[in-house]
Amino acid sequence: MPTQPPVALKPRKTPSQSRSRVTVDAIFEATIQVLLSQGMGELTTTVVAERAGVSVGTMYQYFPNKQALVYALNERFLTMLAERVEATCAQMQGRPIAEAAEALIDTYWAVKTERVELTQALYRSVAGLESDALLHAFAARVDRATTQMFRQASNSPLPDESALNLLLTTVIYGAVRNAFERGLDGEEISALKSELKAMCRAYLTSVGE
Amino acid sequence: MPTQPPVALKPRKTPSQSRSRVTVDAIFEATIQVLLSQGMGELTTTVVAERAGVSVGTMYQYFPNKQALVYALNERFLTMLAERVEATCAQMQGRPIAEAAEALIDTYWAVKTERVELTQALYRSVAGLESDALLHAFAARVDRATTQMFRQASNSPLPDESALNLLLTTVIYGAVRNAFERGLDGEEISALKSELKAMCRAYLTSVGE
Amino acid sequence: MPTQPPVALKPRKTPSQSRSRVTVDAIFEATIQVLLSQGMGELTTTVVAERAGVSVGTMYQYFPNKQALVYALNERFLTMLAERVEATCAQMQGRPIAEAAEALIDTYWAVKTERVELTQALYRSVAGLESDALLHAFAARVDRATTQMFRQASNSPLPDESALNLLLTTVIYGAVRNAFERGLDGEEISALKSELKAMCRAYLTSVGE
Amino acid sequence: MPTQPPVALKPRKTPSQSRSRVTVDAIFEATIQVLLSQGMGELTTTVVAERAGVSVGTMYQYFPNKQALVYALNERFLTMLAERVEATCAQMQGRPIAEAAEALIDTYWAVKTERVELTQALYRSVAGLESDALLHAFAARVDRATTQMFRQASNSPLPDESALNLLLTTVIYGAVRNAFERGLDGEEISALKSELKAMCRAYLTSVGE
DNA sequence: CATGAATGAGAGTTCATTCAT
DNA sequence: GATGAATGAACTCTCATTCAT
Repeated sequence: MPTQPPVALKPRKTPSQSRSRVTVDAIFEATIQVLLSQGMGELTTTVVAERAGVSVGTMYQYFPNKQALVYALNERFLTMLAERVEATCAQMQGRPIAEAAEALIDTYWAVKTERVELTQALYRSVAGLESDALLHAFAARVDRATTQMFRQASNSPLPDESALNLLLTTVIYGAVRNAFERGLDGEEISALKSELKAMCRAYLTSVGE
Repeated sequence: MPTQPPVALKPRKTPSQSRSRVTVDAIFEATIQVLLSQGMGELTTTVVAERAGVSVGTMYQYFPNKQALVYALNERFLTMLAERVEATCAQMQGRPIAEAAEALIDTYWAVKTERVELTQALYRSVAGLESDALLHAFAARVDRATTQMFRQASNSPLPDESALNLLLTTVIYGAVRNAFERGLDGEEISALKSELKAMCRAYLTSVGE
Repeated sequence: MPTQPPVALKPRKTPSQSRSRVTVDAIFEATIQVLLSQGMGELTTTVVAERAGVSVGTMYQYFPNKQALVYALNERFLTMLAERVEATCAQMQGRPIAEAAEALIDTYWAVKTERVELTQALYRSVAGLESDALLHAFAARVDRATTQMFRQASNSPLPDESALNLLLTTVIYGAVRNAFERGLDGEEISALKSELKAMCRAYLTSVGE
Repeated sequence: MPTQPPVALKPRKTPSQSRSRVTVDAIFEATIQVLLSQGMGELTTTVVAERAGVSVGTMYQYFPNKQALVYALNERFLTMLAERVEATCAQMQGRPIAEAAEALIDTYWAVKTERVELTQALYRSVAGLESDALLHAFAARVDRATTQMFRQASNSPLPDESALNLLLTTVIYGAVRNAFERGLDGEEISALKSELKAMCRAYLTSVGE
């Protein structure tokens, strides 16, 4: 159970009714738009509400404050990301470990590629938040999935799978993020991706014998 | 030539006189303290000036606006980091490439370790800024140094050194950053560091033969 | 004829049907609860409606606006108070004037004692209202009763009964209110009560000879 | 030492410099004007600042929030009132007790008469505040002065002076307040004043023998 | 040059009231 | 009639920036 953030950061009510769902989605979408076109500095409640076609009051019906909105948006994104990672892990169950690692790289890379600016913007938006709890919870969830994938790989590796998992995920997440933060062109970036895979393979081969 | 940021972000004058130097340093130090103890949200000009023992007016003598202060602080840090990387590169000139990579890891790791919270705080402070220019300039400078180091290594590698440099730096910077963002304990983190080195070594071996 | 308050302050309809009666009572009760536990600042329509177990819309069926609700609550309380004073006056008809005064003190004191916090809260709630009309109407009604009581006392007093009534009521209402506004303990307060009676008696004796 | 109110209610800095003094006075005066002409409901920070000829920001330089402003205004008034009562008490030192009581009535009556609407407005303004501490501190201060005056009267009274003080002050403060809350004309009100004095005299005579 | 009181645009947030369902 | 989501005007408060002293 992650520690509660100091101010309320979760939606006031679960958006279950279809009416609410639409409204909440519109607010999320508006937030993303503003985040992309203007940045965190220009993300004001008024602007978001306007963009979403609702009143500020309505926004506050669903989010107790501005922070909570940004927090929820990040949560939504991280949940999606976690689900995709989990799907990959399920699919790669029992396959050779190098292939598993490569699949993990592909998944992360794909998410980044799909919405480069958005992931960038979200990284920035979360910087001003009390978001450690959220990020740690996400990390824990994803780690659980990948650790299990690596443990149950066909060519079971070293005794300490959790250390292996830590290394691979740290390298993969870090490298992918860093790769996209540089403004590389298509060719460079795809070359980089293959080499990253090669590096993981090389390492796994070296420890696997 | 990096695009100019929309508002002036550089100090109005080079702090050459010793009086100014002291003042500017006090302001930087105060900014760091506030950033560490309160976070970016509480970083107000009044608070910084107070902490630095100067008046707001004086602060504006040296920094045209608040952004410029944060920008300059980051610039100062990145310059220091670049210098240390350059020093490492100079020192590793002509050594085997794997050793060079390890030295790069050690340098980055050392900087992070010395001031974990500060680097974290600076990452956050820069998130709200038009700082792409700064970061790209820094990346270019550091890349120049490392590329040269790798090119002139005793066991000169592949034809495309710049691709090799890209891979190694992306992996190293990304992984180091990611490693410190998780709240790992001393043992985990030092194990991680050796494995990261091992991974680089394994890769270089695999492509070097 | 008291001046009309600027916005409608009376319930839209007399709550004659038993259904309505129950609803209105629930709303009143909820208002009192909120007033006591949270104070006037937290008395919002949403909170009251929730506490009363009805929707805001329903509340607006019975009270055209928030002011009207508070106004009506005060009116209800003042009516009750007036009725008790009138009962006392009827009962004291023809008795010696000093006894009448003492009975008046007892009645006021009793009402205050029964619901100290409520009377206090009501005083506060009425402070932000255009309530002069209400309070004057109440004063006039009560004055009518007491004046008559004093006039028809067995030992009829001075020629100017209305001046006598003014003095006695002013002193009694003022003193009782002031007494309860200080946070006195049981002993002090009951001693104060007897002395207040003694004072009235002394005065009446002095003018009655 | 009175309990601290939950939110800061005292001015941020003592207005000692003459520049500040002027500003603070302008703000107080503006607050009074708004209170008198519009009432507590219309007392907004913007309106007060405008009326005072300063910016909102300046207001917040001297008062941490709106409550604090109203609180300080009441404090200022009560301090003045306390000083006048203390002056009266000093002057009446050693005089017969009935005269002392009459002087107390005169003092209170004078203050009320001088600024009827203001005292009314202040009563209302304080109703929405966490002002118990302030009022109790004021009551204690004034009680100290009057108790001493009664104790050292030439015709020293009953053994329990503090009970006597309680009765007299409760009756006087309560009655005076109540008298002015009714909208009496000049004749009625001066007649009432003499009778109030007469009543105190009668009581003191009755217990003094 | 240094100071820091003054500024005021603009941010986040609340809540009485309405009206489509 | 009852509901409660939606509204948006209005409020309090902040803080980067200026400029008279």
